[in-house]
Amino acid sequence: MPTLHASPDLSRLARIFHALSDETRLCLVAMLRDGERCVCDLTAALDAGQSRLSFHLKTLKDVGLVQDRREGRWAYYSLVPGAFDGLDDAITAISPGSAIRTVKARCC
Amino acid sequence: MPTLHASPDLSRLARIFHALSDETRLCLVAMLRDGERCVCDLTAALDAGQSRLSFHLKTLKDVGLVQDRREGRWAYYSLVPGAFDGLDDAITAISPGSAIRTVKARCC
DNA sequence: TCGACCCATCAACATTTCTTGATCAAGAGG
DNA sequence: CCTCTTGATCAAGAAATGTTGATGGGTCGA
Repeated sequence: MPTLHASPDLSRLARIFHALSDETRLCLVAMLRDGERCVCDLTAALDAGQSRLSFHLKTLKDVGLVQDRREGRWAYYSLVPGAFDGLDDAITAISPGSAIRTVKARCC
Repeated sequence: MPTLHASPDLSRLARIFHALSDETRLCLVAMLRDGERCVCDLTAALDAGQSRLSFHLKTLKDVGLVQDRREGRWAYYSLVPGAFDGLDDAITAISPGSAIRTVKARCC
């Protein structure tokens, strides 16, 4: 079982969760789940300003959840395949595991 | 396999991720994983102002990740047992699943 | 070469979130 | 009662985040 402190860093984990803490970005991730998309597709689908999506895509990219690929004048974004696996483990690590201790700690 | 749109709401998911997007709050969750703790324990362990922790605990409580129990003048906090399960599913739902479509969408 | 197009980046502003110190309510005990 | 303790809440300020419109760079077709 993965332990919390074996994870790279609480700070890194926090930054990943932050990237997922916005509804627009979750929509983006949801769309990208169907495969690679160019920015213009995403802006059309979400009816959002181009500059706004660019900002959110950068946020997702900065924490390594999505990647981009330039082709001509288009930029195609896609999910980074392994990126969510570690996240899954992290969730497991912070969940009240099956080996939950029912210790009622004495206070103060 | 859970689907993204079957999940309660993207907005709710975003709020849960937001609750986990802070290092202090992740520390709290990590500590609570060992069992129930009173606030004074947590403030001592994290060396944080009482008002600050109260704020972060409320943030976690508001999205249903932790719960509190009053006993005399103490407040004991603990993780909500099932709260992380749905989160696990949500991650799975937004991950590039095993059935990933390698569709290269035509652009624009 | 020119203009249209896609997209990143920037500056300015609005909004949200976090921190700090003060105050307040309630329980415990003298 | 009175006082001390725990912890929630509030107000004010600081900091981070998101939004919008403008600008600029690279690519493509005419």
